[in-house]
Amino acid sequence: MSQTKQIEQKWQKRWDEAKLFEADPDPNRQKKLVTFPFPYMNGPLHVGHAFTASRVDVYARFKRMQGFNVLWPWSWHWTGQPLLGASQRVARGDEAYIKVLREVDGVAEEDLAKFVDPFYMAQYYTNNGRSAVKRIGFSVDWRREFTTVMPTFQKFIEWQYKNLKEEGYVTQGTHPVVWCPKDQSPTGDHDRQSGEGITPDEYTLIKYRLDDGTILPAATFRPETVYGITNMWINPDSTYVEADVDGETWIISQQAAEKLKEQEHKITIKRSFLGRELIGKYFTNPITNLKFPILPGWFVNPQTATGVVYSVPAHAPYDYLALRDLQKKPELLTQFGLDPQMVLAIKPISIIKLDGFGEYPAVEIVEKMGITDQNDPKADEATNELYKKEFHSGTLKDNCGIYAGKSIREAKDQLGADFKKIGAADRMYDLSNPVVCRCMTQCIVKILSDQWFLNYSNPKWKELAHQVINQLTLYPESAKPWFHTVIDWLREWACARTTGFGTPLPWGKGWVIETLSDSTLYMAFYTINAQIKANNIQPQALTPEVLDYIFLAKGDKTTAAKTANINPELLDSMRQEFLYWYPLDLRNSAKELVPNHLSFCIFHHAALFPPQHWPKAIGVNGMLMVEGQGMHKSKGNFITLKGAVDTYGADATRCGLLLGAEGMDDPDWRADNLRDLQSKFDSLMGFTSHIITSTKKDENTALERWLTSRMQQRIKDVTAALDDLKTRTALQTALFETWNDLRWYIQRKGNTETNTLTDAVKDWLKLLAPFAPFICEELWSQTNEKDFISTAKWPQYSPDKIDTAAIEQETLITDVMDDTNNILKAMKITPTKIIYYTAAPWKWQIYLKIIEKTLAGEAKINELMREFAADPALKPHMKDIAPMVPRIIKALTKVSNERKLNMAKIGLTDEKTILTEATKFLKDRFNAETTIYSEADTQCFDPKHRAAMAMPYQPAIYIE
RNA sequence: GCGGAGGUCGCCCAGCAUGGUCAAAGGCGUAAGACUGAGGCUCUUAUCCCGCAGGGGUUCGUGGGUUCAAAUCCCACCCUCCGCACCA
Repeated sequence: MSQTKQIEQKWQKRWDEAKLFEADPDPNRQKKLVTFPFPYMNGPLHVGHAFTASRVDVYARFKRMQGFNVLWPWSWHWTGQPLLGASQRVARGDEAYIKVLREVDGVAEEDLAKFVDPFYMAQYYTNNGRSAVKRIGFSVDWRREFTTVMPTFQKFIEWQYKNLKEEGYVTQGTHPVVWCPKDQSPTGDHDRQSGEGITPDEYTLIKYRLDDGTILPAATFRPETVYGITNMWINPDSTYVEADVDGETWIISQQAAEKLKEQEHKITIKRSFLGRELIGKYFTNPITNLKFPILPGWFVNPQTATGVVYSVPAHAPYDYLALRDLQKKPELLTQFGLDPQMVLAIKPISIIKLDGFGEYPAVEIVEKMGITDQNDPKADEATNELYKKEFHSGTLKDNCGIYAGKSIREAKDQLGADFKKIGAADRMYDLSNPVVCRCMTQCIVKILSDQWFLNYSNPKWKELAHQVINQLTLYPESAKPWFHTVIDWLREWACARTTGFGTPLPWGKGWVIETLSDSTLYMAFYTINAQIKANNIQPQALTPEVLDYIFLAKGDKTTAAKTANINPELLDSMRQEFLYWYPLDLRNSAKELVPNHLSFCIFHHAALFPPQHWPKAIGVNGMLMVEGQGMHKSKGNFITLKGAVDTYGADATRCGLLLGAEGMDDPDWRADNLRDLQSKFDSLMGFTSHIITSTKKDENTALERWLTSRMQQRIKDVTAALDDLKTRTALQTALFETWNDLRWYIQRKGNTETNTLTDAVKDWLKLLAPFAPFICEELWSQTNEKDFISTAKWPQYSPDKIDTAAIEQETLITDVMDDTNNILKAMKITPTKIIYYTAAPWKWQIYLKIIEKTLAGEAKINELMREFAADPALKPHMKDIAPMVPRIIKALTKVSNERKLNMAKIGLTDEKTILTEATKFLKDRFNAETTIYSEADTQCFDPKHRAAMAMPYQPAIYIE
């Protein structure tokens, strides 16, 4: 077993034994309740889960180290159809699917055989998931774990829905869904073999009438074109039926009759016949009462809507083409008993004014694109283009009755609704493309009646939800407007369905609360579930009265306790625990959940809890990519959490994920990066161990003060980043930047034997502990510390430990090195001798003066010169000072204000001593004899007269 | 189509709210050197172009604009990714 794995197991076990992450209310400590949306258990946890949850864990560990009482609970989502569907696919012997389970999920044959039981499957993934969560080191309090089908949890959901209903947030209505006639259930995207993303389209049916009163319900997306009708199209070779529809006689395609049966129509088919029977008949437009003929149209698809189509050749390219085709074939018309002259006489009727087009846009576009006939594929393109243009910028002409002058955009809906009101129109839903269910059945649209909805349209509810968003912190803050938009955009949400796992709707027979609707408030359940389990509280004891009391302080304690036969003290204890942990301090999730789960969570908290129990913060992060691509089982790039930890170890996996991205950016999982991180941690192990075990001595040179100052800065930055859930910035600073500081110190120092270094390393481990808890525990245990680093005190930023002079000193060294390197690069030589000349004290005098003036406002050259001239000490140097002053002023514009303040505070710096002390270091670096002089030294080797160029913070350089 | 997030020096990715301290942090990759029996470990240095003295030139999706000054502000355009409902 690898060392990494040994360390992981060791500390996982010790944390467990110490019950380190079990959190109970403690009135003396501030609390943090952090959560991750429970994962759905139809498959193994993957690195995408791990990314989002790692952010929660890092935050939890950080806050725990800061002294907060942190509760991080975890649970499993079993509600819904996919789990059932997955199990059924196994039962059916779906080889492709079973292969994935075997190869991607790594399910053993004996387990696979039992997957025909959906509960077994869910339990299998739950067990695996729990083990993976433990292995990656998430600091979870497992006493509060549940699955969404547990009876106690279901009592909670029943309570939630009972209250929502009482508050008026649950309504009943009808809704069109894509429906599998075989499964007798809605077919969501995940349940589909093909046709992903297809949703029901709503057609308006214009009820044209034959003379005998029979209705020809012609389907259209553009009811406004009723004013431009010239004829009807019926496919002469398709089968139509005459049917009794809710008491009226309709003529529709055979398929349409079947579809309409599912759309709240009562249909009896009276007879069926070929479409050609209708050709040549006349019908009446119910809006204008004008009469038009029925013509043969082979492009009419009986599969689409009613199979009855009306013709608007002025604005519909297909209609114009079909008409033109007919007009070219008089002999064909005669065959149908039609008078060719009559057909030739049909002229398009223009009803839409469209800029850039004349009377007949359809005619123009057909001619412009050179479309030959109705079978030309370009006809589709022309249709799309013209429809779009007319919708966005068309207005109705004078021949459109009361709608004349209106834009299409505004008239469309109004006109459709008006027509329906007077009985001249109806509606029908259909699919734009075929949808096939996983069971291989062709789907249709069904209108579900008596459907239960969460009424997210309710303006009062929306307003409350906006308030919840306004009072909470969002990480990143830029997600806030998005939430507001989503809240405005959400409408009725069907909250129950007839199949799948879940909690039965308390009042609706046969309805089960669907999966996104039972995961909105459950964070509250965590707060009491440890007590429920510890006291073996039975589901029937969780009566509405009991839960009302615990969560809402509604009702009387003794009465509530009595209804449930539960100890009143226990009841109170649960109430207290809820009050202690709530509200939620952080919920973090992937951004894909913003438009649904997270916003629902907001709505439900708004509906049921008072403001003091509304969530305090929500974090959203990007979606994990794998090697630059979305992660999918079908793409073969699916990486399970277990697999990642097996391969790279928990710490590297966590850090690899977190270094990927923050904010709403999508992180990219790259195996190369992971391998590299893995070896980085190996190296960190050796590096740190070495320092910890070195002999120690106390030293306090500027270098130690520099290191201490630097650590303070790092502590400050990491702390601030974590408080803002900027996990990437925090980790980058903690891991790489701090490591670079330590390296610099060791190089400059030449050894690892100071207490200052050890202290810095111990702080470093603490900064890293939230990210890489296992290796940090291990290294921490190698110091003299006895306790876990997981609960060690987070380093406190102390500005008074920062020594700006020490920082400037190291900056001087690096600046000097940069300059030297620059010269060497330009000269392309290897140096044998380097001499640095530091500036004379009088130069410092003017330099500091100029800084002082700059900080005070403006450095005026005249004034400065006058002041300098007045100083007898400077008098002899006036010739040099004159050109120097503007140069210094210019150079200082490149220096930050903060640094100028420091420079002013530090004053004259003995650069000669600083550089002299670093001589050995510089000599080793450049591999050249190195000497330091001050410009003011009476005796110095200066063959090229460089010394005079020396300036404060920029010694002159001579290289041989 | 609607809504959201983005396009930065070979790659990943900081910076952009508060314009100058930005040729632009960090990581990866690459190159050289050190260490080593050896190294795919580790450490050091370099890594837009030009420059025999610490300097100069051209860069931050494209095109304009504001300004003494723009990766950063404004306008237009192009491209990529994500969500869009009964489904987790």
